[in-house]
Amino acid sequence: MAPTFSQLQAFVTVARCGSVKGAAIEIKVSEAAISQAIASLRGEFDDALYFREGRGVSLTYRGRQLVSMAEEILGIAESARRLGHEAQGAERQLRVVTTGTVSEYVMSALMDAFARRQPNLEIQVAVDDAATFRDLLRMRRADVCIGPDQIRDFGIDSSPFLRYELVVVASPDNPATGARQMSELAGQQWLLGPEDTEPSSELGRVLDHGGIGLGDVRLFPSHAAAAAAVAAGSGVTLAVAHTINNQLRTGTLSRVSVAGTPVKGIWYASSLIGNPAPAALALRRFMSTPEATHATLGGGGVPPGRLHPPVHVTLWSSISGPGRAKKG
Amino acid sequence: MAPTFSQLQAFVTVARCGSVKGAAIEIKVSEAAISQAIASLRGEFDDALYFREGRGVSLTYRGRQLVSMAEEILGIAESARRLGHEAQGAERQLRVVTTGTVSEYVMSALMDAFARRQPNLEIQVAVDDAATFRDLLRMRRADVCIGPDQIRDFGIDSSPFLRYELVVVASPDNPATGARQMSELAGQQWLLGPEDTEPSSELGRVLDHGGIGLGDVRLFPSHAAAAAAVAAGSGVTLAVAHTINNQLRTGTLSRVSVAGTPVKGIWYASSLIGNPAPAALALRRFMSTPEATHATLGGGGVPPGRLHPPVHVTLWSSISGPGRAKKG
DNA sequence: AGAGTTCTTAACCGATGCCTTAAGAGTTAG
DNA sequence: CTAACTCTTAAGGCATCGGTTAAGAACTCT
Repeated sequence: MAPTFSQLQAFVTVARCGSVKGAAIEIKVSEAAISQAIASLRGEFDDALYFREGRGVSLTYRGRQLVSMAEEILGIAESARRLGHEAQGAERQLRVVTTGTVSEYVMSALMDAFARRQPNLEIQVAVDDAATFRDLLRMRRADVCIGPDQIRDFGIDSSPFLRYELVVVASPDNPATGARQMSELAGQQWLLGPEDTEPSSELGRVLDHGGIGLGDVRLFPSHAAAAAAVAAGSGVTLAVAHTINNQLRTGTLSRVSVAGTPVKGIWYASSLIGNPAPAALALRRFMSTPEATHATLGGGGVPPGRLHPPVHVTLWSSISGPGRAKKG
Repeated sequence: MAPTFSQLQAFVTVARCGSVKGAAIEIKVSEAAISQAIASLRGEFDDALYFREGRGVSLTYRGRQLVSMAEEILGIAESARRLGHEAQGAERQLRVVTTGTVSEYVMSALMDAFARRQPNLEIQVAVDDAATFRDLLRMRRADVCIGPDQIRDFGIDSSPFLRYELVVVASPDNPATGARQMSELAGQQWLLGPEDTEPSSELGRVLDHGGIGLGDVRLFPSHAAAAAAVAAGSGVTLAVAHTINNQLRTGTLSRVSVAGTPVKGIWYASSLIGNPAPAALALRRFMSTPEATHATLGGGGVPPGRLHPPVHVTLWSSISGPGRAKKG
């Protein structure tokens, strides 16, 4: 009655290979074994999971729904298994989760500098809501989290990594530049990064506090894009100060000296105390060096090759729906 | 060898009830059955999951790790099972895959405009290499792909969506602004977006063709960030022309009129002909309207709420390692 | 210490998972 | 049309899961 891990494995392999035969070869069993495994899965859902097409098979809608869930299940199961035989693999793995803002501004430089010192490390970076960091660490789904909150919790060590300041900026042409109170920005449109309306994000909490309604907000795919749009003349944005020094210097953007700004914040790095991954300790140590700070504030890009910036998705990310579609 | 769903179920029930007996009563089996199930789980992790304490048992640290993973697995499995009995789903789903460049420049505006017309649609956007689009469509893992290549393949319909031009830009201060040949840019550093060194990406193929070595390239988390860094004075970049009109107009950036530029390209939308998702047809139709083009070229951000820009990951994305880590 | 409770282990059994080989059915390609 | 390829079904075997009962070990409480 209950599906089986090996059935799910067979199915995701078929999905990935696009053929039963390919999956059979990869798993090193007969094609019949694969076919049967999926037949019994199909019984569960009393609906076809795929159909023959060309030289292989194609997934049905139902099949695609199932495959992404199956992949998630197998992924968790795999990390659970790794948990057990911690000796192997764990040493060379490092999973870092950050907020979107940290990811955009500091992660590529930081991880490039770190990876240069730890050549054999398999580093993975993901973005999630800061509110989930505590659980991600507890559940061992992340080794290190970097975000705007100090996690005060037994068993978790959370220490300051980098100070940042948020400033309101506008185009020099924008009359709003003269504003001295938030209330004077009432008519302005706020141009923001993707997650800046989340109340747990760095900018989100400031906007909440300042009472910015969501009606006059527009989101851009990155903070850099939002800043560019502001520079083009419309609206205002909240920016991490050190990332826009050049624009301020060249007069592309102007700071709006609103009361209460700059808003100071600190990014904290957090990891488990109990038995942390060795690589987590190494990263935490590295992050406390001036070298790390320097690399991070440098603001430049990183050389290609060993580093793929972490903005690209492995799996589906939900962008619509009634609320925020949570995984699981 | 492999753990089993019912073993996991037994374990989380024990964890919840705090006793083997309680779990046995709840699941309606003998205590021995529970005990054995957990014994074989324990074999997996060769470590104790709980210990006797008082009238029942208490989880060890390892046990707590496992129980949260197990709960997550069972939760997903449960919703997968429900999926099977619900007729809904297929009709309301749309999965779009694009290149990173398309994602950054056109997707949020396009999908926002589209979602506004299709309120009940669950839209998902992901980024992948254009080379995989054909397979993603064939495998039904994507409903629509948008990228720089027309997919000429039986069963796939691929039509032009939007023309774009790539231009070389530099800071007005940069002497390279006067260059008229690629060779004159030899000493310049190229500041690029994350995936622009991939040979299958829009910019990657241009750079390959122009013979730009990878030695003088630096990557940024987004094209907008790279353009901002170029505006700050260092290096040159390739940009999609219409996205930097403002910077050109205000003199933040200058076009470098290198021979062979602007490089013209077309983004194509592709989907299956056979039995496409209904939503895929709707999107393709929408994309052929002037409205879609207008929304896309508008260049503004999108209102918050129904659209979360697709840059954030649900799961791990690999950023390091020998090559590009593909999902397993 | 002893009675009562609770967890574990052992021995056993039926059902099912998972693999094989072999044959058949459905597609593709020449 | 034929040959090659691929997926499915059938039949059979071994291993393991998931359950039982029964006995024993570990702990609590009086």
